[in-house]
Amino acid sequence: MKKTVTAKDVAKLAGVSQSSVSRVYFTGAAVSEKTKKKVLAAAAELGYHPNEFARSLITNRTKIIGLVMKGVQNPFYPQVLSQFTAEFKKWGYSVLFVHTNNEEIQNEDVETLLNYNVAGVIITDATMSLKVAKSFKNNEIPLVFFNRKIHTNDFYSVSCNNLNASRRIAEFLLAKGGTSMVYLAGNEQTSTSREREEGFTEILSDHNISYKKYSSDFTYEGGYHTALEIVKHQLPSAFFVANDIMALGVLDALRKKGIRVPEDTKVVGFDNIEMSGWPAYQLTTWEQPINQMVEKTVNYLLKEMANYTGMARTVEVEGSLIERKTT
Amino acid sequence: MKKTVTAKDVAKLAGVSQSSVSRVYFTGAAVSEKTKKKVLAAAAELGYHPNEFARSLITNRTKIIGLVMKGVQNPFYPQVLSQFTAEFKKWGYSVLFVHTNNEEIQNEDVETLLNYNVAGVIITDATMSLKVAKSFKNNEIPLVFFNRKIHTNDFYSVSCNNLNASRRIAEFLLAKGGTSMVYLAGNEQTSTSREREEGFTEILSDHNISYKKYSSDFTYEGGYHTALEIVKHQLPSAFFVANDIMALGVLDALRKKGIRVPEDTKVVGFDNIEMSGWPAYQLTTWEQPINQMVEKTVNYLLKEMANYTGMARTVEVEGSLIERKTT
DNA sequence: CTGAAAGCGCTTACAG
DNA sequence: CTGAAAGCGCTTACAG
Repeated sequence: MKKTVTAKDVAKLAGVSQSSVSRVYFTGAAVSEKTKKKVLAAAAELGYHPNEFARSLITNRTKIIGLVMKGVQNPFYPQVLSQFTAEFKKWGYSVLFVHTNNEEIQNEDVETLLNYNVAGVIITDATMSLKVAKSFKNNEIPLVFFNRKIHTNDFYSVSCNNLNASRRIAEFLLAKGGTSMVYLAGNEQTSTSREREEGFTEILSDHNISYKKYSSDFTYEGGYHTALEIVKHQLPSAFFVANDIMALGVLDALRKKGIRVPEDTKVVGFDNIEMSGWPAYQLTTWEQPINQMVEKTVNYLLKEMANYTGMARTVEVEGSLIERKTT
Repeated sequence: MKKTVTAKDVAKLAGVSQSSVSRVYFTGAAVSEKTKKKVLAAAAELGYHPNEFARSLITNRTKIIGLVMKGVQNPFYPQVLSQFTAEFKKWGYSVLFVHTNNEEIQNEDVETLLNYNVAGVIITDATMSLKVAKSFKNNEIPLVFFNRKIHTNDFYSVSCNNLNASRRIAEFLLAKGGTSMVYLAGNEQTSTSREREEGFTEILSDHNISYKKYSSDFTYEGGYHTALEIVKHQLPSAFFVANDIMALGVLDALRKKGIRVPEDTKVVGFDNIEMSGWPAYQLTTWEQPINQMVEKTVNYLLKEMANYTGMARTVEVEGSLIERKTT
């Protein structure tokens, strides 16, 4: 039998009421210094910790944020995870990590989030059906789509201004004198991949530059093998690759084929993950300002958790081009 | 006001008692098919989810595993995280992600774990003072040090057999005909780095091969800059680098200096992270069998959570050498 | 198999 | 500022 030390035990030892013990641990409650001292001494002696579950049960709110993530292989996401965790820690919130293997978040994961009555939810690179998203709305649990946009205007989303970023990438590549280009898509179901394509091809069309689209899956392997396929047929003057990890695969494929970058062709990625700056790659890319994106997400969630309104908005941050050696 | 749907609401609609509703959601309880049907229909209509907090309060056990992690930059750890999450999900456990920036787990994080009354704790690349570790013992919360050993025999730890692995790496390098070697340490406070050094240098000493030790910090940057420093003075016939991510830095530093691998010198890493197999690196390394390590950890935790004994053991798994192009 | 009731460890009006 | 008491949403003996 596990003997848990409760507020009652502490109260007994300290010679005060259980309510007073509770007040010591509840920020904002009124307790005298004297009582506080007695209670803390007794608590230290017994090794008391307020039970977060009992607390949550009575306040009907938790200090848990559900963070849903899929692509742990892409260094972008672990970084997002650690930044969220660090930021929420400042506010006393903990992160429940939900990992989906599937593209779409599974029912059992949704159950978990609902059962734990999480204070808020962040969806990163997974998708969520509108029906499921609505069930969070019904429970007044604020939800943010991070780095993904959603079709309807019913939810809050934070992402990079992909449209503008990819337009500027197209202009940048155009200025370098390209004549034929390739857009290498990630998972085409994602808004991320689609928007980056849209902005890029829009500018190219304006300038009558031919381009071809290939599809892959946002992974290194995908980038590598697709690039190998592509160069069998043609060598475009530049590749715009939907994210960095794929772009690294493209670079390695080109290197294997003896194709020099940036002399023979050019490559631009998206994300600015740490590895893109490594000497072996030196990838030109678009930096997503994770800090800002995290901050906007946390601020929204904090506000909604304090006072739920269900407010929806599509927030976009700009970011900037990081020019390195592949262009 | 948030209106939570409770078992009572469901009971009313279904025309049964609240206890019956409870029984439907508690696996193992006896309920008739008829009652179950009525309850599930009512629950679906109302959108009911059993409150995990109330449940935990009464059973005095949670389904939350605290996972403490520091080095999210090293791809080894995100992989560990996702494997643990996937494995525990099978058993109905969720993962509370605790990220420390500091080497040692901070007090507030310990508080969090204790407050949430987690069912078990996994410490990966962070350290934990014995005093703190004991407080988990006092609360009968099973604890595993993952990929780290602890000085005393009071705790369960799961790691690779670093001693044997590094001995075999030394022998392997010796067979390649090296005459002077370098061991590039990670954080020297870690058992991981120290053991890898010990096994490696033991064999070298036996064969009267000179070696030199340099210290770094288990990061890519650390490996890169330290290697640059090293080759200013000498070019050893081989580097044994305490983990892969540092070894990748070493390879990039050598490449920058025009030093050919494996012709001019050789490099061996440790972990076998995904990137080590990428064409740009093709690093020879020691594969840590994450699957086995995770499995042993989960099995132990599951057993202890069912029936706490406080059993301590140091478990080691073997792994194997992956020979690629850097040797 | 089912219901009424006690109780998990807290917070929070309510009096004083 | 403090204590006695109600109650959060469940599980679980206890009867029937």
